Amino acid sequence: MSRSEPVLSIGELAERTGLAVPTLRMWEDRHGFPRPHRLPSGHRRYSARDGELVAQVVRERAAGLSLGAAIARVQRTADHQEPSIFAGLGQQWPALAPHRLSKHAMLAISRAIEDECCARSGPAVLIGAFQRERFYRRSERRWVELARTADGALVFADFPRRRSPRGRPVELPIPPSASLRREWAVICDAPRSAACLTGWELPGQASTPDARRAFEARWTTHPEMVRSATRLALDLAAEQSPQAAAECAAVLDDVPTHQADEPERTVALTNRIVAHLDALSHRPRRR
Amino acid sequence: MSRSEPVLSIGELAERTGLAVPTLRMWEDRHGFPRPHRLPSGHRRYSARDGELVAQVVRERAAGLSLGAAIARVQRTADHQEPSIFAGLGQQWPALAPHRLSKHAMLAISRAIEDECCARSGPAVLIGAFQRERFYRRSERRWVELARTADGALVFADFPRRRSPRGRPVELPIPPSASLRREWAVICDAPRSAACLTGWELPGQASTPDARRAFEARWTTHPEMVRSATRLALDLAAEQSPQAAAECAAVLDDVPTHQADEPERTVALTNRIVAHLDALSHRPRRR
DNA sequence: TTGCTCCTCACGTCACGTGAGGTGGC
DNA sequence: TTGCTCCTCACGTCACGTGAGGTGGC
Repeated sequence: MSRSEPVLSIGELAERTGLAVPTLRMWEDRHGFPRPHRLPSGHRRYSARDGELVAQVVRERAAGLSLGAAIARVQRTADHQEPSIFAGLGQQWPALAPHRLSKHAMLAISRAIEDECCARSGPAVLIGAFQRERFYRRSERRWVELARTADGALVFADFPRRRSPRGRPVELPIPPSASLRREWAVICDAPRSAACLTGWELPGQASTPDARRAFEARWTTHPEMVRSATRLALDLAAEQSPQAAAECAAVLDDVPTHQADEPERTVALTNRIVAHLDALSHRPRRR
Repeated sequence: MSRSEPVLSIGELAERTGLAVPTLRMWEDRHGFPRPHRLPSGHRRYSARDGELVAQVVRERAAGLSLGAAIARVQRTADHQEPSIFAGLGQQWPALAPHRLSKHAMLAISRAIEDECCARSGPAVLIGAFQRERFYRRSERRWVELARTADGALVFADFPRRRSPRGRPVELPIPPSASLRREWAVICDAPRSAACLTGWELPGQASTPDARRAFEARWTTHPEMVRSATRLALDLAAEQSPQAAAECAAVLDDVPTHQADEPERTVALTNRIVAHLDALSHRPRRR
């Protein structure tokens, strides 16, 4: 997990987390968290990661934990947080259970999220993780289309080098040892179109035919959960391209997450998923 | 999960849970929990299960939950608690992770717990779950020996009928549909000798040779966790024999759980396990 | 200069537990 | 009769947040 630069003032952190400025000072006084860098003048400066951890504490408190217990728990899990969107999402939202999905189901949900993202309006950040470059190349036309209207688009895969083609998704190589290399992710963080799917292939399927490979996955349309996935992905992106990650992070300030998730939106997404599954079952294709 | 009879006065419940009497009244006033039966005079009467749930709330509070959140969580999980020692233990103690163990390891740990139990002094409750009667018959001599010095000894298996042979473990049949039928359990609840092992066979091993069957198991020497296992088992026992369960429950009042778990005790148990594993690897035997 | 941030001191509210005080049933 | 239980009312403590009030840096 990257340690992002301390750039946020206490007022900016307060706005991002929904807390009052004196409350953040009080947490620091009484619990030593969050502990910001200090300018020579004494002014506090927080990192984006501090913001994620504070948001995590807010969630734990909403679940009924005392402030001290919430901070202790978040700091404990943050210490050994895996550099994985799938795993990190599970740590931050225990209620978001993993499901076993076929490759067909993964494809159908991915396409459905992309469709919804196309149909959206307003600011958007779009992130994909493709394991292999060739998987991305097969979907590239779609993604270029999506990136045209998004304010930030990033794609992870085993690219040979980093590229930032104008008007197209930024291509970020994944180090060979990174666990992100095993992950499949599609994240659309946009107002009223938020959705994400993350998962990884279950191990021990070397001899399984491609079409029947099984994945363990989490997916959701809950705006706050999607935001967590986005932040986790941007943390990973910052290791390759701090600038691209920062640009996307700036967009997020304009995408609210506090609105309630709308059931009819999930129904619409489900309908798209069903349609894609139906199509796939008639003419199977490889990702 | 059985609904045991409401027999405890508020003073008895307070002693069992370590709470003050006015605190229990306060919980009921402000949160509607625990809600006891009432005698015509108005006096409260609680069930043993109420005691378990209150103890569970105490644990959640120790983990940092507010009283209201702790009660809500315990009531939610209690509603769909599985009639299984293994599963119930996992619900009540999330930190007690399951491990995948070979049948050899299960046997070695079981034998080690039985050894420790033999070496103990003071009051003891002893419980076994054997899946098949023939597994129990193979160990019966050991268990009769153990039961001689224990104050309560119960054994679950697919017995044709319930028996209470004098000076021997009470034999409790498991209904064919019960999930307990798949479980393996050895519980020794005694001062300074507390230990338990519970597990079940992983499904889909019909074609696996007996010696290589794999189990998913939890085991511990933590006195409070062992007590939870005992209570879960006694709840299940009460369905077959309320009297035997009540007699064992009465013994537990004399077995303290508040003492710290002693590391050297776990080391001693581990040494026994290693010795048994070593012996098993030289002359494999069936349970 | 404006708005932000620094700090300290203090208060307000709420959750939670306990204690007093008088009563009737086990 | 003794100890337990009933109930109500009230208080005490602690966790947590907020507000005032005066200051200096962005």
